[in-house]
Amino acid sequence: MSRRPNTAQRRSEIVQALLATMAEYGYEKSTIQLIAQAAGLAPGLLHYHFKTKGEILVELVRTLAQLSLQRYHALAANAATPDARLHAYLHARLGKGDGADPRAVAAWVVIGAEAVRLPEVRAVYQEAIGAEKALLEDLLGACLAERGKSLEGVAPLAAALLAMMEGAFQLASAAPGSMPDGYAAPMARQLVDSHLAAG
Amino acid sequence: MSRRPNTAQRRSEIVQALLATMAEYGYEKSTIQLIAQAAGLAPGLLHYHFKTKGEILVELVRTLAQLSLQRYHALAANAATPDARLHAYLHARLGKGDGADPRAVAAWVVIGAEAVRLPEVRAVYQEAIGAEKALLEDLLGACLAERGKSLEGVAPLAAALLAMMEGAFQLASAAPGSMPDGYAAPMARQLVDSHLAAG
Amino acid sequence: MSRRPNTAQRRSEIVQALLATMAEYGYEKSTIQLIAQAAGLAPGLLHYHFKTKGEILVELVRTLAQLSLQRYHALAANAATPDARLHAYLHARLGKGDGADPRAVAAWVVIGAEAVRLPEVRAVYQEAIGAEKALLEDLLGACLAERGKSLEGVAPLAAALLAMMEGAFQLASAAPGSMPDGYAAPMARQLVDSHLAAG
Amino acid sequence: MSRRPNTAQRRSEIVQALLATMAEYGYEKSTIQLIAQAAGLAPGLLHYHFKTKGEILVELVRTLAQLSLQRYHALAANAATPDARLHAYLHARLGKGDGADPRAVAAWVVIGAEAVRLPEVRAVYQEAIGAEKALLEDLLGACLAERGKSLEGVAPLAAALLAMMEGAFQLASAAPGSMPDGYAAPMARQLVDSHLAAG
DNA sequence: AATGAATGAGCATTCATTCAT
DNA sequence: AATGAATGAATGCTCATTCAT
Repeated sequence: MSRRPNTAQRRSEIVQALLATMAEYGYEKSTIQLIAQAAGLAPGLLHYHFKTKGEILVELVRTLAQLSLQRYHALAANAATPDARLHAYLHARLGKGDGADPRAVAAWVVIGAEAVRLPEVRAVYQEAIGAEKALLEDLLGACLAERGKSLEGVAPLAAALLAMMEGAFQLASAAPGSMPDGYAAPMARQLVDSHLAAG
Repeated sequence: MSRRPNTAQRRSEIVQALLATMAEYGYEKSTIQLIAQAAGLAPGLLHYHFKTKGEILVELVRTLAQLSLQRYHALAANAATPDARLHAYLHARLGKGDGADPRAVAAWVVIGAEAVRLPEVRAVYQEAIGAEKALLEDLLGACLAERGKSLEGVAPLAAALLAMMEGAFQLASAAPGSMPDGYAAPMARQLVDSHLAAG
Repeated sequence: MSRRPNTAQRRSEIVQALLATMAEYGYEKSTIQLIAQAAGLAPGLLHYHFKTKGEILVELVRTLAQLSLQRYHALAANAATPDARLHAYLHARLGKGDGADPRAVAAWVVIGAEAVRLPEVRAVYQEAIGAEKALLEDLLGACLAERGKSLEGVAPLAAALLAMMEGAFQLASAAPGSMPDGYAAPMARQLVDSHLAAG
Repeated sequence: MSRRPNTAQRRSEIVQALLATMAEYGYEKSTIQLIAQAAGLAPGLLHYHFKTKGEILVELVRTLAQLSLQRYHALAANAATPDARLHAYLHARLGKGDGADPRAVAAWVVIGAEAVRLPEVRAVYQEAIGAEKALLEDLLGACLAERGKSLEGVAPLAAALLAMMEGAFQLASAAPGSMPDGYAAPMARQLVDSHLAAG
C-alpha cells in the first residue's frame, strides 16, 4: 500500500557524488546538474532530499569528519602505549595508502576555503576541527604524562600539529609535485618525538 | 596631448579590490560588479585592464607571493646568523601584528582552494610555493651547516614547516576561535630548534 | 470485502485545505505539497481524487458559492416581508460574525483574480455571480413591487450592490485597517433604502 | 567619455510591459521572459533595472494609483461646485471611455489579490486606497457641508463608495457579460444623490 | 485508496563579458 | 580610458504530475 522511504540511502549517494565533483570542480562549479549526473539521479530529486545545495555540503563536512575519526580508531585498535596511539593517529591522518582518498583530501581543502565565507559550513568545520584538536591533545597529554612531564604546552603543540596536517592536505592537493614523497607522517613523528624528548 | 597612461595604478587598485572581496565572499562570489564597487571603478573598466576575471586572480596570487617575500627580507635585514634568519622567516610568515593582514591570509586560503581546480592558478601558486620552499631549504640548510650536520633531511623538514604555515593560515581564517593565541610562530621555532638539536 | 469508498469525504477535505492555503499564499503558491500537508494527506493522493490542481480550485469556487446561498437561506428563513428578506440578504453577505469566515473572504478575492485569466475558473465564477445577481434582482424587485414601482431600474441597482459586496470583500482582505468597523451591511441598507424611497 | 543613464525610461517601459502581461496572464504567470518580450528587452536587463520581480510590481501599483488621481484632476479641472467635483470623481473612476483602460482595471484587480498575500504590495496598495478614501471623504464632506448637514456619516459612506468602485473593477474584469452596460457611474451617482437628499 | 519517491520543464536571478557612447 | 547599459547562458530551486509499490 505504502512505499518504503529510501531517503537515508539517497542522501548518502548524493553526498558521495558531491565529494567526487567537488574534488574536481570545487563547490561553486559543482552544479546540481553535475552532482545529479555523478549520482545517476534526476536533478530535481536532489532538492527533494536536501532543501538547498548548502545542506549537501554541510552533510559532506560531517561525513568526512566522521570518516577521519573512524580511520584513526581502526588503526589505533591495536596500539598499546600512548606513543603507539599517537603514531597511529599521525599515520591515520597523514599516511599514504590504506584508505587515504585523494578526492576526500581535495574536498576537505575546498571545504576549508568555503568555511571562510559560509557561516553554516564554518560551524560544522569548526566542530570537526575542535574534536580533532581535543583528540590530539589527549594523545599528546598521555605521552607527556608517561614521561612525567607537565601538560602545560600541550595546547599549542596540538595546534601546530593540526596546522601541519591541514597544510599537508592543502599542499598535497594544490602543489603535489612540489612536495617530497611521503614526507608528512614521518616528519611529523620526528618533530613531535624530538619535542617530547627535549621539552 | 594624450594623457599619461595610468594602467599600472589601475591594475593594482583592481587587484587590491579583489583581495578585499575575496576574503569576505570567496572567488566565485566576488563578482566583477562587486570588485569594481570595492575599487570605486565602473564595472566595464575592469575588462579594459584585464581580459578576464581569472587574470585578476592570477595577478593577485603573484602580488601576495611577492609581498610575503618582501616581508621576510624586511625582517631579516638585521639578522646576522643563520638561526636569526630562520627565526626572522618564521616570524615574518607566522607572527601576528607587524603588517600581518587577516584579509590577505583569508584570500590566500581561498586561492589555495582555487588552485586545486584552476590550472592557471595552480601554476602560479606552485611557483610561489616552490620559491618559498627553496628559501626555507636554504635557511634550514645554513643552520644545519653551521652545526656541521648533514643536509640530507632538509627537504622533508622544509616541507613540513611549509605545511605548518599553510595550515596555520587555513585555521586562522576558518576556525579562529579554536586555536591558542599566537601559538604558531613560537611553536614552529621550538619544533625546528628541538629537531635541529636532536637530529 | 472491499472497503467503502470515501472519495466524497476526501475531496471535501482537499477543497477545504485549498481554502485554507489560498487565503494565506494565493493560488499559485498553494502547492500540491502544501495543500496535502494542510489536509493531512500524502501529496500523491490529491491527484488520485482530482485530475489537476485546477479542478480543486473549480470545486472550491462551487463550494463557496453554495455556502453563500446557504447562509442567506438560513438567515432569511424567518423573514416575512420583501424588505426583511433583502435586509437578511445584505446581512448574510456583508455582516460580521455569524459564520463570516475571513479565510473564505480572502479566498474569494483570490478566486476573483484567477477568474480574470483562467477560463474554467471564470466560467464557474460567472455562474456564481449570475446566480447571486438573479437572487438580488428578485429581492429588489419584490421590494419595488410592494411599493408599486416600476421594475425598470432593478438590474443596475442589483449590479451596483453586487459590486459593493465584492469590493467590500476585496478591501476587507487587502486593506483591513483602512475601513471603518462594520460599515458595509448598514451602509448598503441605508443606500438601498434611500434609493427605494426616492426612486 | 561616459554614457548617459537611461534608467528612468527603461524602468517605465518595464512597468508598462508588466501592466500589459498581468492583465492577460496574472502576476505569477507574467514571467520575466514574458515581460521582457512585451517590453522588447533582453530578460537579463530587467534585473539590471529592478532588483526583483516584486519591485516591478510595487512600482506598477504606484504608477496606477498616480494615474487614477491624475485622471480625476484632469476631469475635475472645470468642476465649479462640490457636487460637480463628486460627479467628476465618480466618472473618472467608473466611467467608460475617456482613457478608461481595461488592461489597467484588470491589472488592478490582480494587484488587489496579490496584496492579500504580499506584504510589500499590501503596503503600497493600502497607501493608494487610503489616499483615495481621503479624497472621497473630502468630496462627500463638501457636498454635505453645502447642504448644511452633519459630516458624521461621511466615513462609512466613502468606504461604501470605494467598495463599490473596487467591486465594479472586479466584476468588469472577471464577469464582464454579467453586468448591465455602463451601470456603474450613473448608479453610483444616483445612490449617493438619494442618500445625500434623504440623510 | 494510499504512499512518497521520481521526473523534468520552467522559473527568478546571477554574472562574465561585450559594446555603444 | 572610462562609463554603464546590454546580452544571454547558466544556476539553484520549485512544482504539477506520474508511478512503482
